[in-house]
Amino acid sequence: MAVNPKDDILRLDSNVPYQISVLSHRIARETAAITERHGGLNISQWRVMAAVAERPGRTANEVVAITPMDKGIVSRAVKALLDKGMLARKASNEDGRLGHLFLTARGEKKYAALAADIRGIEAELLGGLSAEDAARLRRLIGALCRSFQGGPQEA
Amino acid sequence: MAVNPKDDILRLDSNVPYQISVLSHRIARETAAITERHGGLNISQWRVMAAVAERPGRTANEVVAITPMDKGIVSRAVKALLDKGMLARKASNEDGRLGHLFLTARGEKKYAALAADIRGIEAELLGGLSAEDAARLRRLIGALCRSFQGGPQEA
DNA sequence: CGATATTAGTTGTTATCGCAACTAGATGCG
DNA sequence: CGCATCTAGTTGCGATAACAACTAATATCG
Repeated sequence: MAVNPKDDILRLDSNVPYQISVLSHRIARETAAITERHGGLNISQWRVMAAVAERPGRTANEVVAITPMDKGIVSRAVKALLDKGMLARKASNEDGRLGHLFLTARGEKKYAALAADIRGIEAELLGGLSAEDAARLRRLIGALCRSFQGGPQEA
Repeated sequence: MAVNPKDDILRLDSNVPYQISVLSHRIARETAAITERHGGLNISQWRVMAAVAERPGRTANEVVAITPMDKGIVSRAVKALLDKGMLARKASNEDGRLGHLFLTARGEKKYAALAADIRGIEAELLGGLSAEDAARLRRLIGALCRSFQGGPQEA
């Protein structure tokens, strides 16, 4: 009773969640191609770099909190980035469990190059829209991100 | 130079492709929970059922063409659905390679139940928007799906 | 007709994801 | 202190994904 009131067949191509999945899939493929090209990184690794660049000193757990990634995935991505010399970890003085993450000089450079290309995806994605529509989309997508946390409203 | 003209740090939380990935991830988790609850289906299997329900007689290859799924994934999903008795396959008379897919009675029933819950996700997703905004979003997402095919404009 | 190229679909391999078990440091409290 | 609890992060495992190699049926063209 939401979309096709009188039709019991769900049209995939006009179902918004499905359309978002399709877009996300295409975006992920393109993102993966870019990060792969830049030194064999994968998307998880790129996200960790981006999260750390945004706020240096973030811990793995903070990265988990702000991205759609699991603890395990972040842990492995951090390890790979340490190995590649993109990231450095500094144990907290107050709490030995926390590892604050920072981009190395090498990581900074890689990040800058990567970020430019990643921005290109957004430009490409929104390229077909008018400036007004792009602004509208930004507003609406932002609203969805804030309101929809998944999980059937529990409680 | 697209989003933060004077800032070389990319803000993940205002990057539209990233936001779409985040939403997609949440949607996928909720979809998976629903399909899992309905007889242990996974998302691929649900998508195949939906594609077949939409147009009975579709071949595996047609399903591949309209969904973000690989040949291999569709092949395995079809096999699982045949095993579960949700789907029937009828070889084409004209072309022995083609297998036309149909929902069985059991599949139809499962599909109807599933489709209702899946629609619920869209309702939940758009629930926080005004009717006007929901309509705008539909239009804009539809436009993106049509215009953005991923892959750096080749040719 | 017969060789070659295409296409539909299957299967195998490898990488990634999601989850849960686990380790280790920190905290709370008798 | 001593014990239970909590939290950060790691690791192992089963499911899923992407991609490539393969099979089988068809189409093309000499």
